[in-house]
Amino acid sequence: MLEDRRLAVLRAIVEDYVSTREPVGSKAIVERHALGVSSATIRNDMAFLEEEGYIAQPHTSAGRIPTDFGYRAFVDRLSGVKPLSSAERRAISDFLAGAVDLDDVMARSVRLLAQLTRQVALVQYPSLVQSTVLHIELVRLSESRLLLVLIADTGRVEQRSIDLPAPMTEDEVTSLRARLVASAIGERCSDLGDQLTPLVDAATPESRPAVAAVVASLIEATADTVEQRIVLGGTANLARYRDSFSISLEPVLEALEEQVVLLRLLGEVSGEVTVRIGHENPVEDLQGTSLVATGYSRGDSVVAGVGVVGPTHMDYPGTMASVRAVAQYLSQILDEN
Amino acid sequence: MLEDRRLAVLRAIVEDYVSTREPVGSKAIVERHALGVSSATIRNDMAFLEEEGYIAQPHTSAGRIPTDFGYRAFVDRLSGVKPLSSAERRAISDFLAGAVDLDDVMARSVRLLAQLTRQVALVQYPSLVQSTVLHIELVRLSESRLLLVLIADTGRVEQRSIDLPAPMTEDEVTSLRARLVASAIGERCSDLGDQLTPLVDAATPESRPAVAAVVASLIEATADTVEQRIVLGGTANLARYRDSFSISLEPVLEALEEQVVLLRLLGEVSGEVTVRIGHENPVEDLQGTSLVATGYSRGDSVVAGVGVVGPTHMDYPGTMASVRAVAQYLSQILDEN
DNA sequence: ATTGGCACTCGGGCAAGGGGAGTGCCAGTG
DNA sequence: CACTGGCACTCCCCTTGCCCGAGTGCCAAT
Repeated sequence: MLEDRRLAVLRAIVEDYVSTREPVGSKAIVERHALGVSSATIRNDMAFLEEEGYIAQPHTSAGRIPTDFGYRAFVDRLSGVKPLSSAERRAISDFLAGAVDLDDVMARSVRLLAQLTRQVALVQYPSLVQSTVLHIELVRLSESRLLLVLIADTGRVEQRSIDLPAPMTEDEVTSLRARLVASAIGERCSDLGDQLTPLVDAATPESRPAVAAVVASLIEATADTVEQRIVLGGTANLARYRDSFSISLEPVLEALEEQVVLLRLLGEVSGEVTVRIGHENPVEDLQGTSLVATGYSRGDSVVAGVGVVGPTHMDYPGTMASVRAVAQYLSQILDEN
Repeated sequence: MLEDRRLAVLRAIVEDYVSTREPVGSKAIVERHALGVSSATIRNDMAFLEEEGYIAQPHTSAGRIPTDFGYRAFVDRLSGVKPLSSAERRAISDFLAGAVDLDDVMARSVRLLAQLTRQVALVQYPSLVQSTVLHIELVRLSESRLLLVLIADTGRVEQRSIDLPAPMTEDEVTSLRARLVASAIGERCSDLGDQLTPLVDAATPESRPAVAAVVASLIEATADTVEQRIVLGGTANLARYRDSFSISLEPVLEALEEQVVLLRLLGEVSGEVTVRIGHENPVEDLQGTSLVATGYSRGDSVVAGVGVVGPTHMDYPGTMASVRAVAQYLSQILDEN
């Protein structure tokens, strides 16, 4: 009974603080939540919660606000994932249904997620490493320049232009294309290196440098350092939380513009919804924010991440629900192709 | 002499206000600029300039700040385009040289421009309408699904997946591809409609629906309503100007997230550097900001725009120089391909 | 264990006051 | 006639002081 009530107090503080953004006092809790005890009792519980590090006081005569640790307890022990309304579900599927290509799917998703959560949304393109090759095309731009186009089963299209060490004729290009297609189609992009090196070895001495250049370019395009792409949207929502971030939002915006940083954020997603609260965050400039992220998949393997960055005092259950729903729809769309 | 000095005073006010962001008083002008007259004379000139609408007083006992009209006069009559240092020029070419494909060029440009100007940068993808077709590829995803890939000479690659009305065999796809390639390569994307309708008419009755679907998709992909893409970067720089915008920066950020808005901004660029100051701006939410934009070209035709959005009290000469320089390098890169 | 009561603390809002920056005007000067 | 120095005036803004109230911690009582 005792432990239960203290948790209930913590929940009340988190919920009230999230909705009002003002420190929560003992009296306010008694008024807004039917706990059946007096404010004095709440005060005792609050003193305990503060001692344990769940909540803190901005200054002596103010109410309490949750600490990162308090939010963590809330997320782990007090909140489920709020189910979405059917209207929301329909909005999601309607919104994503009209997409014409992968770029469009990504752009729409990020926009949708930003709208649903009113926060900054991140969506990662399906990882090439997790994709298989659907098609490879070589286009001859000039005597000694080729355009290489790689199409993956996840819908990603990568292109590279290649300066050849020596001119190639149209026939040579056609022949090389056929060999590439034969060796690569259906293979995992991450296996391309192994699959294609035999081609270089088998090439005639004259054509070998050119083949090597093309294969190198192909491998470079699928190298996991380069191939990651993340789109973000809804940065305008940050401005609404201007004073929520301890300092200013400039470093936050800056961090969010760094692809590398975003990759670190979404790097280790799984099928579950992950929450990183405040200082739990690996990126220093984002330690005043929380991240809610999960992965979406094609077939059985997680191919990329999707998530949301917002103030630590966000509506975790609602945000988690939106993120999960968008990820599910993304998986569905990917599987349809 | 008289008119000259008044212009000099205006210039002094603009320059000082841009660098200090504080209202400029008559005394400050005498101290910082060698105009050879006393502060009383400056005051008379300022009264005149205020009457004519070039400058304004935030409140009675403050210095003056330039109005939009004043900035306009400054840009038109008082400032050239500041030449870039050779270090800056080298930085630009180094930065853009490493790009591996068009996406990369766009991403690097926007980042570069944001860094150079410390403002929000916009870069538009080369317009398909202004491009010619370099290659068309059809990939058979399944019996009744095709992936259409269009490669333009500007480096743009567009993709669409197509649900066929009836299954097609691999041979049929190959044949259709050949016909498309024959009719479309080298043509302007904007002419694709005219070029390809004969193909539909010439098709056998059985294959006609499929051919029509493919052609329609191709035309849709090059329709100028859809085909425009703009990337933006450096939004973090907005936060630095937080209090520069009359109200808050939320509406500004929101406006910048709207592709449609950005298109209106960059819609009518030419080879010249264009400046829109404050209320001259067509977009209401951006009337507290200025836009500095220009076009870049492939060959002789302007294919897209590039620009910068910032506070009205920006360093116009410097910004104009950076925008122009980036546009020049973009043109150069495009011509090399 | 819970409660009502009470003294205490401290932040924020409001008013008053002074300093200072900047102006407009005017009479005086080369 | 254009320019200058001087002067009175205005008004922003910073500082100071004050009060109010919300919220707390503690304690004695149940």
